[in-house]
Amino acid sequence: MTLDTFTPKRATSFDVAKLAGVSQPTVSRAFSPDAYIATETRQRVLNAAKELGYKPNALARSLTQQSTQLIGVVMGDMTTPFYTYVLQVLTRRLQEIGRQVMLFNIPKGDKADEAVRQLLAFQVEGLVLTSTTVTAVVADECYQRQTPIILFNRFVPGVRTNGIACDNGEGGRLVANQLLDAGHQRLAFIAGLAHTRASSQREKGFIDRLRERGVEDEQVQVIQAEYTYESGYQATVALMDSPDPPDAIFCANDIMAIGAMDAARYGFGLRVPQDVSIIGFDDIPAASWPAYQLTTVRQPVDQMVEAAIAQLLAGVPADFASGTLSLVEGELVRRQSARLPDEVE
Amino acid sequence: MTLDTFTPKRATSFDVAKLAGVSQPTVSRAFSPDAYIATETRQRVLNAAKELGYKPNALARSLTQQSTQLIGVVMGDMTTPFYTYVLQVLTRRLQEIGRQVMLFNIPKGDKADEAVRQLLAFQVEGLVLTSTTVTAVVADECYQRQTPIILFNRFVPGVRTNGIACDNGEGGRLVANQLLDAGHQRLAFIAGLAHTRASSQREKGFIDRLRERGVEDEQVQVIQAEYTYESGYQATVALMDSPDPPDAIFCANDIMAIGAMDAARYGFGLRVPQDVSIIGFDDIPAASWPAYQLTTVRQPVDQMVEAAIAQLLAGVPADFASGTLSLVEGELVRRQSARLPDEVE
DNA sequence: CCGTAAGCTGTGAACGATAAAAAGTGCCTA
DNA sequence: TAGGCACTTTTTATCGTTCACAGCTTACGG
Repeated sequence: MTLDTFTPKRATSFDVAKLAGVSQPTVSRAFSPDAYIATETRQRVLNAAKELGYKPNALARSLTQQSTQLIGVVMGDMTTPFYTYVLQVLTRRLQEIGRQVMLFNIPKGDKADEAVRQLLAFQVEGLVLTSTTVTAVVADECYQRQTPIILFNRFVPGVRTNGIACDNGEGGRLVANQLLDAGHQRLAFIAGLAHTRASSQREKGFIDRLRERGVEDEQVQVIQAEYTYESGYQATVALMDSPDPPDAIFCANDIMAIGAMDAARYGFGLRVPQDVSIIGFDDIPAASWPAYQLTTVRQPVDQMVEAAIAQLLAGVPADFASGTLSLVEGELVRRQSARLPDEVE
Repeated sequence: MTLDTFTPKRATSFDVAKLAGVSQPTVSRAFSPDAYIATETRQRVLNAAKELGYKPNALARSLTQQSTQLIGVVMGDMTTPFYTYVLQVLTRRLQEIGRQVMLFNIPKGDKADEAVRQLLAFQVEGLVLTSTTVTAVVADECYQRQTPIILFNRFVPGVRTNGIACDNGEGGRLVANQLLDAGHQRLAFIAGLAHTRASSQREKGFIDRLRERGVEDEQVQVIQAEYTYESGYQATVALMDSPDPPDAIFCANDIMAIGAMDAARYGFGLRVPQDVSIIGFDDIPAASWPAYQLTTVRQPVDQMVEAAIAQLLAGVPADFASGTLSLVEGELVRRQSARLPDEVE
């Protein structure tokens, strides 16, 4: 079939109805799988539809059905490998359950408020925010419309949003154990963005466990960075230039850990892990590259996405007062960037 | 204001109209910036709207205005750093010009047909596909609805889709010149996915220039891989295990080049670039990490995105027969992974 | 031969907005 | 005092669907 006649307007169900010699709602029925319609009629309608290149208008359908199947996703940072992977898994899973994704990307550090408002206007049926948060005002707007809003890898207590996160505190404790078991004495933590809960929880778990096991405060340095390769590199330079450089560094994420390894090796000629052990968090693809072989705490992204989707589908309870945080356990992946306990013996 | 009364249905313009004591279209006017409405009335309406938590329904608006401001984006691979960056830049730019992004992610190697159909149902006003293509049938469906469809970094001649790409052939030639100028004799090319035009154009430009400058065919090896770190690593192992291993490798993208460097260094104890030069394509963030310092052909993503958006906005000409490919020039970024001409002297 | 229950299909009213046309205001001029 | 104009608002129609309901066939039992 050729497109000989130029169609200025796209075909609607009326056009199809006329061509098939039926009423317009019958066209609608032909496209709904379990509608009361004779197979012969349906076939005739579908043929007519094909001839005209007709496709039901999902917007109009959403309007009458009062359901859009749209999910809004707002990403703060999306070039970080970890979040890239999250976006991919999340998008795929949502597609599998018949949802469409509307994506927003906002500048680093910004609140998602404006993006969320725009998405609400499109009648999204749920929101997932990664590496960003919203103000209580916008969270309340979502609540009023009964639109669930889920913070992925974040959590803000007292606001009407649910959170999904890895058990960051436990992750920090695992790392502390690993480093102490390997006999490290002078430790450092490179923190991610200052205000993020994930970073401070990792730090807290790490430090708490160190203290529990008798490490003195002066044996531990903490330095602020911002989750990027460059900031990890810089922070490590600063640590190594300090009067008492550490022999083990725990970084709040893998990208910083990789920056740290490069700084140690290429900036100071150090060997990893012989001279300094480095541990990250996330387990991004580059962590397993031979150049790095990074020991890290793996975040179970698939499980976290599953949990997020479950919360989306669960909807918002009518008496939703303040959100809850669901934790998923991480796992310490031992590669070559940190000394193992037996190597110290 | 507290949410004392539980509202089962979200407020519509009727509710706001009633509360403000005006007619329903007046509410609509209050929300359109340049409508004929008394400032006092607008204020009253906006107050009422705020009280009810009213937001105009973008779906209903799209229906009457016959314009949705939606752009569909379909990504084949989105974990590759290059495409991640493309997605980020594209998303941001579209937001800046008031468009919304509907995102689809499809399994590697699949055609985007089904995704495009679903997006068309949502009345998207344009489509951008990266690392995937569509069949001619679906391209024609888009054409019939006058929906522009743009292949980013791909091109299929004879199908009604426009393409945007880096001048891959020229990129290949730049690399050939660089390697020959540095005195390399035994060359290799690690190809990306077999059927992709980008990879074969890079290969063609590379090989053509080598021949032009008198390199014999037996001096050049070509090996197939699939754009991933692992495949680049494997391909390099194969090359180095061959009877006549190359002293310079050009990889169809950066991730493979990084895999190649790791293979050369950690698999064979070779020094880069003293023992082997390695050049990539894309210029992803990791290319500039100290561990790699990869010489590569930078794809000008910002320009490419700009070109894609220009094509989206230009719309589809009524007599669109077969698409055109717009080329953007890449740039050779010289870092440390390939010998420089003067080093050979 | 008619009532009745299936089995389909058509009619009219939503859905929530915008666009165009019609209708009030108030004020000024002839 | 009527007519006209500038503003502003209401009325009516429309976008492309789906839903509830009414209505038309046909087949079958009584």
